Amino acid sequence: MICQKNKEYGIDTEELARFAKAMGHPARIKILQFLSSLDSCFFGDICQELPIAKATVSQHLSELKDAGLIRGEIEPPKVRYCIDKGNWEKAKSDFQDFFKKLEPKENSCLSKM
Amino acid sequence: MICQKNKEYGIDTEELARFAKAMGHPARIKILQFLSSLDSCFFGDICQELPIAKATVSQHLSELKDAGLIRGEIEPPKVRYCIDKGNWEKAKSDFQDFFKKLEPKENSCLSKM
DNA sequence: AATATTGTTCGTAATTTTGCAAACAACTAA
DNA sequence: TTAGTTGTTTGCAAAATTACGAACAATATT
Repeated sequence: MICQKNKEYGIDTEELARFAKAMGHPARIKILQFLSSLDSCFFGDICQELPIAKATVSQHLSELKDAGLIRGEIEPPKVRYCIDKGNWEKAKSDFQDFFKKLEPKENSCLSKM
Repeated sequence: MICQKNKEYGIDTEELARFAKAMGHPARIKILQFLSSLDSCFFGDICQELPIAKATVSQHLSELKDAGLIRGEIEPPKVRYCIDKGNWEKAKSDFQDFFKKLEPKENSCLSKM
């Protein structure tokens, strides 16, 4: 059996994977749920919602920022965070398109092996 | 500043994170896209679509199976894979609910820091 | 100036992820 | 029986992830 090695994944596939990866941890889901239920809030408010140390929360926020899903703004001595609505809409439609494709019918494989 | 440590994330949050994590790699997105465009196919067909070794493809398929998104069935000497439609629908509605919450309006944070 | 608050960064450790080649198992064909 | 096909598993290495406490920077307060 031969696997081709000269193919890339494509920009859309990579973008969706990037969003999904950013969402791939319960703390980050919780952060996004919390932020999307508010207009914005401070780091301390987010930290209180999570069962992990502030250093770790800060790391998760950085990952969400790197993925483009949130923004942060310094308001001394605090830091305000909010959803990045442009990219949020992009992620939303990426996931919608991804799931739109399949019509629900019977599974072709019966067992789960 | 104090972070509470006695909180769990909740079953729904963990489930969404689990689906997202499974989708958090371009190879796995590609596999899911490929499988959702077909009724089912064999391991070799999937492998041809990806720029990585068959051992690695097999690993990614295992992760998708563990997350519940796909199924596999032995049809000697091949293995047939397909989307697990029940869990696919569950994932679909989990993501829909997740993104439904936010109304697109202006960002409360202007800069990205 | 000294102290308190807020949040990030650093240093470190444990675990997980990603990837491949080689070995392997299971079945088919010659 | 021997050889070929198909896909998984194993063993290994490199890199990324997750987590924490301590140190730090920046601002505000006393």
